[in-house]
Amino acid sequence: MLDINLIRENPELVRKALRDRQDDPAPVDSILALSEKRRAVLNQAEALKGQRNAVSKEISKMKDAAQRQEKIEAMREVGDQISALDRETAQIESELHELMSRLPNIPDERAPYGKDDSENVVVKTVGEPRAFDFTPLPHWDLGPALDILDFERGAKLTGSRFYVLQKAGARLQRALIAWMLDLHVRQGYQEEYLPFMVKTATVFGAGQLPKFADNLYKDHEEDLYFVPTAEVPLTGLHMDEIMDESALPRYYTAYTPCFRREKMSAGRDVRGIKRGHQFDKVEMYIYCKPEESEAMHQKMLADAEETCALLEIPYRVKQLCTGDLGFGARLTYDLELWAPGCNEWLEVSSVSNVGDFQARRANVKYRPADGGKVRFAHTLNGSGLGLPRALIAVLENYQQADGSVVVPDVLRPWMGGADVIAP
RNA sequence: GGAAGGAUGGCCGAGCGGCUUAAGGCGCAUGUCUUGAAAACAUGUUUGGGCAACCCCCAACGUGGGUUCGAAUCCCACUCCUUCCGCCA
Repeated sequence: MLDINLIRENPELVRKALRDRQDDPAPVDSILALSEKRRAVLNQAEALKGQRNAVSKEISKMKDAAQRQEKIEAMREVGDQISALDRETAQIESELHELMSRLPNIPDERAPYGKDDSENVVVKTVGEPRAFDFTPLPHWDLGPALDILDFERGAKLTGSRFYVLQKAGARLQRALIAWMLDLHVRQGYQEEYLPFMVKTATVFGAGQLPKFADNLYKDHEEDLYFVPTAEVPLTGLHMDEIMDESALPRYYTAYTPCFRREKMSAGRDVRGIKRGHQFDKVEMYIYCKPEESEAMHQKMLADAEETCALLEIPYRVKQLCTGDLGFGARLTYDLELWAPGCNEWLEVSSVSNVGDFQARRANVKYRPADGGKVRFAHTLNGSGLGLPRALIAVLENYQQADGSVVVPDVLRPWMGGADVIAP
């Protein structure tokens, strides 16, 4: 959510943000009009309420019954007017809120301008792709050959885009999750186990509602949403709270499955396990003061990079252009792991500075130690990392000519010491 | 799923139609006193909105409606919490 005062004071800044994101700037004008109307109606209502409060006080002190009755009649009239104005205000506010909740965040001035993901900027590339003396297989061949990945049974159980991991495949994913959580704890994050189903207000707070309802799974009977990312419950953790300044920054990490309908991505990435309706992810999340969020962003990026580096898989860092930036993000770095089998860079992490955008939605504030006015916190989120793709990268980079897969050093303690996955 | 009780400020807790934004206590902040601290005393201590304005005004006692000139207080619905029963990994 943007600050309505910012929109009123600098509407052109907001229009530009929308244009840079390849969105329509028109809602800004509707918002300005509604906001003016709201203030006009509110002023009328408040003047009448002030009058009513004063007269009610008089009535309570009046002795003369006739005079008293006269005032009561007059106030009955005023009361009706107030109700009408209150209804009008509520109507205007609900329209205003609807429009405001669909406005994306304003990109940081450092975010490069670009129309879509083709204009993202590669910031750096780390590590050399391994030289193979055989043709590396894509994971959708490698996995079934090792009998650790079963697409047919996934489809049988649920449908397309679902799969079953078996034996060392299932364990390798669990090893990655456990290793990454432990790594993030060492990096200073506090581990959380969170609900995988959340209520509407929680999803709204993180920014997925109302605009992205299409992409969410929902239990309509209970009015609960399945989390599309741990970012949602992690944002909700401090919803409607005012923290002491000394409590910031707060670092969280959590593993959750993620559920996404991916309606808009139907037809993309249909082979393999790159894009499914259910996937696992370990997430990092930080709440901090505005003035430290840039430093926190750099820390989180470094922490996500460390995850890639320790796996000893080539990766690159991209800065997202304005046209590809997520709804709530001001500035985002994507991390991509090289996958020699499917021959592409796989996005495994998105590290974003959200500014106060989610904090405004979820009402997360802090009280400055100097006794100043309460302020909205800043929030940052980043994957560390998305699971199916990290799994793909491990399998494809560590495969050998005989079809086996070497277990990366860092994961061996979680694989019962095994150094190789063989058929 | 059934039954009972409950939800008030950072915390505890009173209020049960107008004198209540809210008694009292705790905590916290500032001041007086003190060599310093403690104690004592004094003062202050919510959030959001309107406004040029921390002058003032409006709103908020779980949430949403209703009754009334006026609601923390009365009525209705809902949510959550606690306890007991049932079911269950």
